[in-house]
Amino acid sequence: MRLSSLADYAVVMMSAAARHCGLAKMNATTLSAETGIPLPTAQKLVSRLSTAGLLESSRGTGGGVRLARPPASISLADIVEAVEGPIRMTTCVDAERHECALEGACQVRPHMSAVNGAVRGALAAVSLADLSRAPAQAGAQNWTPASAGEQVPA
Amino acid sequence: MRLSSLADYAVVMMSAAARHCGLAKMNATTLSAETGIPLPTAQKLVSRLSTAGLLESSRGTGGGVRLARPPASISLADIVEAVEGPIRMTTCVDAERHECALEGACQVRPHMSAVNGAVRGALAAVSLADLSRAPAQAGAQNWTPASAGEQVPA
DNA sequence: TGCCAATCGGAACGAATCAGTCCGATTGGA
DNA sequence: TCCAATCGGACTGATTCGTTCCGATTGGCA
Repeated sequence: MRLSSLADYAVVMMSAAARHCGLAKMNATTLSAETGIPLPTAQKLVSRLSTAGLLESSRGTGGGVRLARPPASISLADIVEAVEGPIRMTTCVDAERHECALEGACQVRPHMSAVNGAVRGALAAVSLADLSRAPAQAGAQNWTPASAGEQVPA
Repeated sequence: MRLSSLADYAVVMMSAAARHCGLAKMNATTLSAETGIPLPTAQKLVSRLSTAGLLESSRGTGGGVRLARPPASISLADIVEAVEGPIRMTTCVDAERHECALEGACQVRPHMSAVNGAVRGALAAVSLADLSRAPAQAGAQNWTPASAGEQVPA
């Protein structure tokens, strides 16, 4: 029940990119230098985030990357899914794979998609713009789940 | 961003135990037979859940386990934390460990505890009693994050 | 128009964690 | 006092993750 290091790095890197949005075109090297993430790892992340459509990359001399969308419309869920793949707490969430021995008889399975949605919603409620705000924001440290839920967009 | 298999199994097993709460004293063998979880794994889970205080175990002949608390007061978060340890999305959530190279300069870190609380709240909002209800509960498949947030207890 | 430099994209290696299995220690009843 | 059944912890194998490296592609410049 934790974020992978790559996803963690991706959030930090996207946050850094958001602060330079529109001003300067970043590349994997500058992002690595600014965030402290090892260069090869930063390159890998840029690749994945570009494939997912969160970053726009231009190749060649003087190329680089920039946010494909405004920071407010990029959520933590987007970043996590871009790096780790779809958010699914259990394998029985998607109807395609049938690996669980219980399957139809399982009493828990019908509730899992709801739990999955709730967790994903918690991540979708936080945008890059939120992460770029002042760290000393009052109440941020004691953010309650209820208030987080209220911030879920439509 | 997924539950470990052990945590997944633990939820299924606790749900099975909840259905027999008060009626019959379960043990690792019967729980294994009922859920389809391999016996050694079920034993391991019983051990961890007992240590965490979610199950009460009695040893010796005719011994077994039973829920330590009513199903309504045992949440998914309790079970997950009993098996996987504390829920923390990133290592920088707890103030004790300082492994991140950014630390104080990190713009993202102050928000992470809030995100962590939101995700944990989503899991804390679901109790064992909820999982034992009828699977065909209306709307369960389309539970929205917003409605999940509203169900978060104080 | 050809060359060069800088970048992204994918593939391979090593390490760490996790899932699963087994055996010993403890306890209650006969 | 002995026996049987159970929980508790330690070990091994496999999978996944994180990191690193190299090749393919592209745009600028002479």
